[in-house]
Amino acid sequence: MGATSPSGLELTMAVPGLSSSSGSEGFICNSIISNNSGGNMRDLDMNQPASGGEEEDFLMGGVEEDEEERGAGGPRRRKKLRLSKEQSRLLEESFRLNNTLSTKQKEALAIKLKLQPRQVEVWFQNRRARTKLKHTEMECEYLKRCFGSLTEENRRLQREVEELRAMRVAPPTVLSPHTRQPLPASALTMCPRCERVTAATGPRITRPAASPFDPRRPSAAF
DNA sequence: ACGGTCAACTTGCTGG
DNA sequence: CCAGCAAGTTGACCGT
Repeated sequence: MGATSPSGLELTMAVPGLSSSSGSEGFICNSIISNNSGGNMRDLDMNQPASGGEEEDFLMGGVEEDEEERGAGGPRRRKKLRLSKEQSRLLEESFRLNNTLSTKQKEALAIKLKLQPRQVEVWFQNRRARTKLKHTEMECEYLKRCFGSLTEENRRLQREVEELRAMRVAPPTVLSPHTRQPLPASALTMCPRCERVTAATGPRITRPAASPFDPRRPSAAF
């Protein structure tokens, strides 16, 4: 794992692609921070080749401390990579165009971003997961609001039922708008909104609007 | 100190 | 069998 890539990448981050599925062999240099002035990761873009001759110095230091931090045969701590603004921007851009990548696209993007294809793959996997989570949270909020308004509606209707029960009145007589004669009970229907008896020719029962997150909802509605 | 974020990892499943 | 994915987890880093 001491080999240097053209970009110096392998020395500054884990390369899971080379670690096989065992996972425990993919961790490498941990010590960039301690070798970097101030020890602040934010100051260092781990994926950009350092300008001038600085790159080699900082890479060499990393290898040494890696030995130190990795206990005797124990698990190695991985260093968290922070993608640069530009890398994030390009990843987001390609995600917007396509939220999955073919092998070719992945490799091309990796070269463009000076990352390992595995890192691009992981980024897309995590990005899809974040998108789904966000979507789920939005749906949860929507359903909560639905629940709130339906609860309120239910309370209101129950109050109305109680009021009507208290009044103990006979069902109202509804006249036909055409003949002005009383309609038979079978011709009557209940208005779902106000629960007042109307003629069957009255307003139709309307269903609540579909959730904007309902997968059955036509996509054109978006 | 602690919680949030997110890159990287493991595990299990599926399609080719 | 293998590659690719989703889901879940881990752990480094950061802001408060």
